[in-house]
Formats: sequence, structure tokens, C-alpha cells
Amino acid sequence: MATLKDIARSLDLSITQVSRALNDHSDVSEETRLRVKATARAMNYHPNVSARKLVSGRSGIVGLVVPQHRNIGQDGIFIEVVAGLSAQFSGRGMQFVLHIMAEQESPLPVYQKLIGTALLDGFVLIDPLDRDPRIDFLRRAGVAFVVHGRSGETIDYPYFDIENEQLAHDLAAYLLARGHRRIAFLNGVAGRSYVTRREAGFVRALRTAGVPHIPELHLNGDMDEAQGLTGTIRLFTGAAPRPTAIVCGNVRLARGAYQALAALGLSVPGDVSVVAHDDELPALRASAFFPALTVTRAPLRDSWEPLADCLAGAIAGKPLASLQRIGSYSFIERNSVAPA
Amino acid sequence: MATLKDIARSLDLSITQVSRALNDHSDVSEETRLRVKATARAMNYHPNVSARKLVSGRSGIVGLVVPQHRNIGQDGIFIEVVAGLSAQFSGRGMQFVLHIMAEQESPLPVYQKLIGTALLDGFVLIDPLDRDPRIDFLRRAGVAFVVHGRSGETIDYPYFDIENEQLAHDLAAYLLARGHRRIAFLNGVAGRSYVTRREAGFVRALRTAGVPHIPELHLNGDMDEAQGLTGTIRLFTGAAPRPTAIVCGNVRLARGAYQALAALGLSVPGDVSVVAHDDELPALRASAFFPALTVTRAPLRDSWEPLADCLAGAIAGKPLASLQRIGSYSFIERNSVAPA
DNA sequence: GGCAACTTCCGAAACGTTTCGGAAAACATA
DNA sequence: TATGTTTTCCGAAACGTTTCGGAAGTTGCC
Repeated sequence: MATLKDIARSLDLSITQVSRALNDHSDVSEETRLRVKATARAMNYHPNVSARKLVSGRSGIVGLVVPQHRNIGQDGIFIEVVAGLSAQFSGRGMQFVLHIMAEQESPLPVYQKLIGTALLDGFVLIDPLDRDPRIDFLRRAGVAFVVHGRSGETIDYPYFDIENEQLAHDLAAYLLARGHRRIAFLNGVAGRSYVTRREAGFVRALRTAGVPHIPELHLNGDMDEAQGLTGTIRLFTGAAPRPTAIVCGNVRLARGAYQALAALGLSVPGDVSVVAHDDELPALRASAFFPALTVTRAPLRDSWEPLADCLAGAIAGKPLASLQRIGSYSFIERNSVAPA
Repeated sequence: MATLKDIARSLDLSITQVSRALNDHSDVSEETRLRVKATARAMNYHPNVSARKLVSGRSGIVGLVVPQHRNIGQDGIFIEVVAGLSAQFSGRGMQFVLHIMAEQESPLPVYQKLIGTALLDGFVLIDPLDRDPRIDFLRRAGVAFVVHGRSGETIDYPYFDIENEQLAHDLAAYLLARGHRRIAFLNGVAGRSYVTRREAGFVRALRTAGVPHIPELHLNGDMDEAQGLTGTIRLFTGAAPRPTAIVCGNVRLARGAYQALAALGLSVPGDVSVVAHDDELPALRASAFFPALTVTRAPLRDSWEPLADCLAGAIAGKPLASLQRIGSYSFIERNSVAPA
């Protein structure tokens, strides 16, 4: 628990000069800078975060607020987010606060309170909705934040995102190019920004190919195995014309679809082609499917570093242009698609 | 961002009196107390954590430090810990900091640094080893902490634990009472405190029954399905006499054991009886086994509330006796055991 | 020698809170 | 009226840091 005062006393310097030396300010001689840093290390000095925050406004603490929903961690995605972000910020000497809201709590008052205590420098915001009130709120509050995704008309905030519109387009176009005309889409929960964008890309691909869009073939829901299974069953037992191909929002949905098709006595890709987007969650590997699954691939785990970068940059006041990043994805052809 | 000064000015009171009113001190009249609290709420006042910490030493922030190991979140246990603790502390108006160490980092310097910044009020310590240096370190540093488990000779710190020695004894005794003499034990990684305690309980049951302990039947390792499978195979193909019953450290191990026994053409419980301890992780239900698994049951999710309680109590300076808690477990008889 | 410019340093204030010691006012007691 | 007690309040200091404004001391130039 050494303080600046201790260092100053032991070196016969002023507190001011010790502070300036440690923070690499200009008006301190090279010699004293080195002496100060050496004794600081020797005395095991660590700046008091509270004192620093109080005067400079920076604590080095960032937060993530997530709702406590029933199946938290059901789908290995929460763990990926939390472990990834925490590791990133820990590695930068920053602290990561995880705040899990009670089930019925609404997010804005929580942010309000956290901002009020003047503890955090900024927030990571995940799972943005189409018009997300949290973004407006944080923007208005003037606190730094970074969004995992994009939403709203005016995107004047730091974010990291992948081209969800384009990848959905690519998946559909790939099937269209192989003669498929009735293509189903197992998408995520409506209202989520990336779900809406993927829908747009999917529709664009159909329109470009001059293929009519059949709303009955477009299903929204949880992105898990159960939904993949029940959704696929519905697609093939409903009144609408049966699809010849399915686009799945993630690999879990695809797994459910595979199971449903097997149960229906349909083969992949002989009877039905399947493609998906792959976040590369560790639990389920697209290459281990049989037949191996054709996907667009963008590992979720590649998000945390740019997200942390952008938030740190936003807190440091860097220009917005450097804080808006797009992650790349690749198209991986495997064996789950055949010509229609 | 209202401050005490703002409230004081608007009510024509001193900052002192406003502070005392909000903290329910004695020498403030009932009338002013109510007036102050009302305007505080109206002005959306939240105390500045940094300022408070600086002068009073309390920030309301606690931390958890965990190593970044390869399979973090592989076994749904990390998620359970993090989500559970975070929710508990969030619900108490406290903040929960998750610090994930880099792979090769050692924990003591990390604690050192975190303590040095004078940000956290205390720590939750999980997965204690038999003689855990972290406990000594935190004790010596004089910082509040609570241990999930117990270790060391002198247990003079807050903890929450279950009776691991006793439950292992109970599982073994249950099998012994049904005539089993060669009982295998698939235990966790050696060196962990709860693993050692369970081993002691297991051995005690054998000794009480006058049955010799066969070290070859006692296996240590990861507590996952793979280890359950390979461990069981080893038990039944090694040089040692084949066991007639297996005690599994958790339900995952039991699942692996079931698979191995099926592969070996052995039936449960006809050829081999199986019992386990059940943490009730959501992914795997012991009752859904076939035949349903006999277990000692102590849901891990019941740990977070007492743990948070104890840590909050330790920070508040409550007496040690009220900060050492033992969780209960129950014995649930199902269909995985037959007489030898 | 006089003046300016640069380098290196320091005192003091500020951030928002808690808390110690005391003080004013009101009231009871002698 | 003087003295003591209780209630209610307040000023000032402190926590550890950053930063503004200025002040020495040194050097360079004419």
C-alpha cells in the first residue's frame, strides 16, 4: 500500500514530480524519471484507482450488463462472451465488471445507477436490438461504450460487427446458383439487429435472382438444436411448398435440421441442401457433421480483442473512425449442398 | 451526477448533515432525514464509489480471479460460478469483478496488484488446493475473502463448503452395506481439497467395514465424461481385481462410466453398481440416466448465496463464527445399485 | 551584464465522500 | 439565573491522485 507520498519522501521529491515521472510527463529529467520508476517498483507501488478516478475520471473499469434469463449459459455463448472479454481487459490492466440483472429488471435504470456511482469508464453492449434504447441512453449519458453489432439509422458510436447482411446473401446466393428456388431460412429471434440484417441479405439474394420470397419459409426463433428440429419439421409438414434447401443462422440450428431431416427420411444433400453460419463455438464443429456442413465462418472468439480495443480507444478519446471495425468471414464449401 | 453538495445546497443544509441523513446516523432529525432522502431520490443521487472508497475503505466491489485454462467453460461449471456469484452480488448492490489470468500467469502477483490498487473490498476464492498459497497470501494481506471449500490445518477464515468427507463415506457405505467389497472410486484431480476429503471419507468407510483398500481401484483425473469412460475401461481391463461397484465424483464421470460399461457388455446394476455425487449442473440430470442414478445431491447453485453472504459479512467485520457455513446434501436412492 | 528561453521542479487546489470535534439551540433541573 | 443535558447541526480535515500556475536554476544570445 505504498503511496505517492511514500515515494516522494524516500526520494526527497514532491508528490507532483513523482506523479509526473510515473506518467511520463515532459517536464521531468530522464534521471529522476528512472529513479522514481525504480523505487516505485521496489516499493511495490500501484496507483490507487479510486483516487485517480476521483480527479481524472478514469478508473480503468468497464462493465457488461446482461439479463438473467432462464437458459443463461445453456448455449455456451455467454461463457464465450464473458471469458473472452474478461481475459481481454485483464490483459490490458483494466478491470471487467459483470452485472447480471434480476429477471424482471429493466436495463436502463441499471445503467443509470452504474453511471451514477461514477465507477465505470465504459460499457460493452451485446445483442443489440433493431432500435435499441440502451444505445440512445448511453449516448445521451455521454459515457463511453462499444456495441457488438450495429443498430439504428445513425451509427455514430464505436462498434465491432461482421457483415451479417452480406453473409446471409452469400449463403442464399450459393444455393440459388445451384438451382434452388424454394429456400428456407431458420433465423434468430426477430428484433435482434443481426437477425434483421441477415433477413435483408437473404431477401436481397432472392430478389437479385428473380426468385419470389415465400414468407412461410422464413422462421424466427431461438438459435438452438430444438428450434432447428421443430422448425424443420414444420417446414416439411406445413401447407407451404416444401423447400429444397435450408439456410441456418448457426450450427446448432443446422444440427437440429439434420436430425429432423433424418427423422423425415430425407437425405442431406440428396433431398435437401443445408448451409449455415458458423460462429465456431467450441461445443459443436461444423466439419464434424455428416455430411460436413458448408458454412460462412466468423469465429465469435475473434470479436473480443477488437471490442476491447474499441472501448479502450473510446475511453481514451480516439476519433470515431478508428473505433468502428468490421470483422471478416470466410465461405467454406463442404458437402452439404447438391444441385436442386 | 448529483453530489452531496447539490443536495445540501438545494436544502440549505451542510454536506455533513446530508451525508449523515442518507447513512441513517443518529443525530439527524426525522424530518430532515426524510427531506434529504426524498430530494436525493428526486435528484437521482448515487454516492460516488471512488470518493467513498477513498475515505471509508469500502467500495462494494468484490473480485474473482480464475486461471485461463484450455477448457474454460467446457464443463458448464465456470458459467455456473460466474453467473451465480455475479447475480448474487448484483442483487446486493455490489459489483462483481471477474479477472481471468493469462495462461502462464501465477495468481499471487495478480492478487498483489489488485490489492495494491485498493479497489476491491474482498475476494471469492474457488477450487482450493490442499495447502493453498492463495489463502495464506490473502490472510497475510489482511483483505477480506471467502473460500468455496476448506483447506489447510487452521481454518480461521470465512468459507462455505459441503461435507465432502461424509458424502464420500455415505456413498461407499451404501455399497458396502449391500455386500460390495471391491469398490472403485473415480475421483477428481489430486491436490484439490475436496478431492482429498472425499478420498478420506471413502477410505474411512472401507476401514469401518473392515474391507481392504485397493489403491488400483482409486483413480484421479478430470471430472468429465471422457475420464469416466477411459477410467472405467482401465478398471475392467487392468491387472487389478475387477470392481463390482463404482463411486463417481460427479454425474459426468458416471455418464462416462455408463458408456464404458455398456461397451464392455456389462449391465448396470446387474453386473456393476454405480453411485455418484450430483452437483446438479443443468446440462446433465442424474434422474434421466438409465437406470436412474443413485446419488448424494448438493446443488452447486445453492452455494452462491451463502458465499456472497459470508463475503459481505467478512467485509462488514462480522464475527468469524457466523461466516463459516456448511451446506447440506441429501441421499437419493434410485436404480443403479444392486446387491453384490 | 542584461534579457529571454528552456528545463526542472514545487505548492496548492480539486475530485466527493466520511468523520471528528465542537457548537448552537432548546429544554430541563437546581 | 446559572448549570447541565439533549438534540440537531456544521466546519474542517482526511483519503491519494492529477493538474494548473508559477518559481527557481541554468543556458544562450546580444
